[in-house]
Amino acid sequence: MPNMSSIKTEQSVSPGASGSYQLPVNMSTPTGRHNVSVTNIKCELDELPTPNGNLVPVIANYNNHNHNHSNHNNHNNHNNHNHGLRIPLGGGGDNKEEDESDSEAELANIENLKVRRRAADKNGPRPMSWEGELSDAETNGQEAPDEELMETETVVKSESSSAGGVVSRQVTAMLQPIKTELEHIAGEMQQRQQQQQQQQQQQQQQLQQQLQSHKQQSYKLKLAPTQSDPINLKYEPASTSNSTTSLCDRSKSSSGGHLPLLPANPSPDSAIHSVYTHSSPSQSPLTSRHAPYTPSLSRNNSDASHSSCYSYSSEFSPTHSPIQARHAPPAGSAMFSGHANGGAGALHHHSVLYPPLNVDAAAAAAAAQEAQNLSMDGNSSSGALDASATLPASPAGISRQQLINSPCPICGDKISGFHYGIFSCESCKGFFKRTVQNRKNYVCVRGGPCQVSISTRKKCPACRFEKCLQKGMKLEAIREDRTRGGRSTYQCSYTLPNSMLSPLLSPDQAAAAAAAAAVVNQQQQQQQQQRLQQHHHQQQQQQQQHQHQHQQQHQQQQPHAALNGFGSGSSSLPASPSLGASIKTEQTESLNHHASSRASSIPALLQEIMDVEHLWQYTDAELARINQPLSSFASGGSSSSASGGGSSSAGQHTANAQQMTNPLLASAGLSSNGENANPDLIAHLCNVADHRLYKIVKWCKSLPLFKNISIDDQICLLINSWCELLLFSCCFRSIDTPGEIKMSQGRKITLAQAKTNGLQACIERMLNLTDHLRRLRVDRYEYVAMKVIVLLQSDTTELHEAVKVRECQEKALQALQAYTLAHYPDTPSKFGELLLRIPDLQRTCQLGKEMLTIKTRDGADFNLLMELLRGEH
DNA sequence: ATAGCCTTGAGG
DNA sequence: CCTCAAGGCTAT
Repeated sequence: MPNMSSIKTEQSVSPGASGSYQLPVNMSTPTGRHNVSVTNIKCELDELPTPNGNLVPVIANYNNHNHNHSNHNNHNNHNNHNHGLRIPLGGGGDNKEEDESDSEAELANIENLKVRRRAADKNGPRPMSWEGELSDAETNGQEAPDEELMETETVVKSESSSAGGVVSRQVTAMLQPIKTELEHIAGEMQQRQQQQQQQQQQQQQQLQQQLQSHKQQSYKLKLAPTQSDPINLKYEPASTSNSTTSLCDRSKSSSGGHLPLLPANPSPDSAIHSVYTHSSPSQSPLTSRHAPYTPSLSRNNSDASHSSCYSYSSEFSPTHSPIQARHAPPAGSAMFSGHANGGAGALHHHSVLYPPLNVDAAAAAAAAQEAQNLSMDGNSSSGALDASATLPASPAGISRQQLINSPCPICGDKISGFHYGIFSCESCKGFFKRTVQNRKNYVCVRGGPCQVSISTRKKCPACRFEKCLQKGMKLEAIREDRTRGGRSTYQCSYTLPNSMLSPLLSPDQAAAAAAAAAVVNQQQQQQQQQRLQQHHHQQQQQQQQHQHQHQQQHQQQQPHAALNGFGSGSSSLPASPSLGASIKTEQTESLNHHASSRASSIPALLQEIMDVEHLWQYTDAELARINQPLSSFASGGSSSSASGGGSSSAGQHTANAQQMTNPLLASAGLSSNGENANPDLIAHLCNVADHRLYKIVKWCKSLPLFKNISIDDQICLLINSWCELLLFSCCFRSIDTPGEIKMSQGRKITLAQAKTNGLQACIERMLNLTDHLRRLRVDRYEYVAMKVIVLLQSDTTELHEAVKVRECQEKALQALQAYTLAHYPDTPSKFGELLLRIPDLQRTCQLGKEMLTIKTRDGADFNLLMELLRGEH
């Protein structure tokens, strides 16, 4: 239905049905513009509303995965130690690629972690947390990396499977191996070990605490805060107040239970800062909102501002369904885009964790964002808000007051505050709200961009709305459930006036910013186009549906609420995520059915899972940050660069090569390294370790199905499956490289190489599993679904609510089945075949653990394990 | 429909 | 208790 005109109806299309929200406003139509002046009609535009070049959505996505681009906007947060994040400008990319790059970074990080761990041990207990645990394992991994993984997992698994211990015990068990390794490695440090034990205990406690309340995290580690609330940290130099988002926290506070994983959004101020910083204000929008959980999905708990994040772009947000609907993007690129942008949480920590970037870089990044955000030519808005909040790194500290005093980027009226992602006036705020809530589809009579000013803003709502979007207003900021008060979490973009920006940057910085902005803009445009297309597609579907109804109902008009998304969407959102997912799925399927678009029939639950997939991966920015510190600290700066995301391409390093390049690794002696390690480096490593674990936990917590599972059970499930998850991700990542297993980005291991490490059997199984995945042509949706299914394996007696877990797993199974049947009707057995790989996976893990354990005893190097650990998790 | 003002409520 | 962003109310 190229013809939008036909579609246009006052009854705007309701996005809700499909789960994706329709943009209320102008859609671009291939056909061309239709100049129909009707309110509630769509305004068609030839082009998608592309964000202003100036508009840079500063989003707090950490997860942006696509950071393939080297543009990083790094930012420095001096105060917090948070260091600027790079803003991944890249658009969605292949996850695989991303993963790989991430992996490298991870590797580097891991290495660093090890060192740091050692050092930490010597120096004293380090903060414990889940991440810490993992990190420990990882850390150890270096020296006995493999061993760590293996042992840990083995222990854990066996226990869990045997129902041997409580979760805490399991955790302890996991830690224990690590301890052993450490001892082995740094035999001299018994004290350290003791400390570690204590730490482990503490970690357990912390883990629990984290799960229960993120705030507690802040004290754990200096890093901790970062993790939890990377964004906040960035924004708030003080860092003390970080709201760490522990997995559970937020959920509780907010609506009851969602998973909290998302970091709190920075306050607007923060957001602004973030801009400078590069981190985007918004939290991980996806997470939060998509997240599956929240009963009141619509409501974002964190402020946009809080959400800080690194942004990438707003693309993200828009992509998502507006109204906080979680659905994601359409298949294909859309899903990836999510990853790319995405993000949420993944990066957060990094900012804190990583040392500050170059000021220039940070400035450039900020500039880029700003540039994007620039909305009004001279005015604008956004910027740094509070002086207090101002990031140290921020080139200029534009005060919030200053921003508020500037004109509304949309109409030029007085800015009343930060609304829906940008600083705008009250009228535009209200206009945007009405338009979205009432699902208005305005159509520009002129068919072109009309001027929007105080005096003319009432004349063309279509163009006004379009401008709202262009300037960065986020559809997702509108609450589906219309909940009042509280904080929202969505990715925000702040607009910064060019005028304000330019003075802050040096010519070089400005140039860099411009380049970055160009990239971002391009990406944004692409994303926006995707969004619009998606929107358009939805509208078409809706239209069809609508017509269908008409036929059946005799001209009966669609109920406003029912068909027009908003109401229906919100109403359809069930308190329970799963329920919501199912409903959405039905809707989607229904739409698809009408539209006969099988391709778009992705179960809502599956899409939600996909939406949080980015949490698994490290973004280039993250990696870069992680590495960056190392380079600075380590004598061998090359190592960092090598491992850096940018260098990922170089990948293919062998473990040995890595050691060669990475001084940290090369220096095997924990004692030596640890002893001499720079305190900062150590801290950095600790942070990395924490970060890694945090990521995993975050991912789990962000999973739609995980929400209703008790914390204890969540922990139990994590402990039971993390090895499988890691291995599986490695195998999936290796689909394109027959005969090789990509342990991490760029690092591959062949069977022959594995023999030297004594891991031949394990690698062989992994290769076998990979071959199966390749044969089955497992796609990304199936992959993520399988991970969830593996995670939710309830074959442990330690689960308190095994039934519930089982039910959740069934939902995931159903989603996977529905997906495979819909997308691969020619191979109805695919679903079953996929599930048959799980036992293989489990056996492989078991074997791997055993081998690593043996290896460790033999004193073999654990690089392989490290690689595994580094993997995308 | 608009837009100014009020209420709400999470987070600090 | 304060901030502030989101929704609600209502005169225009």
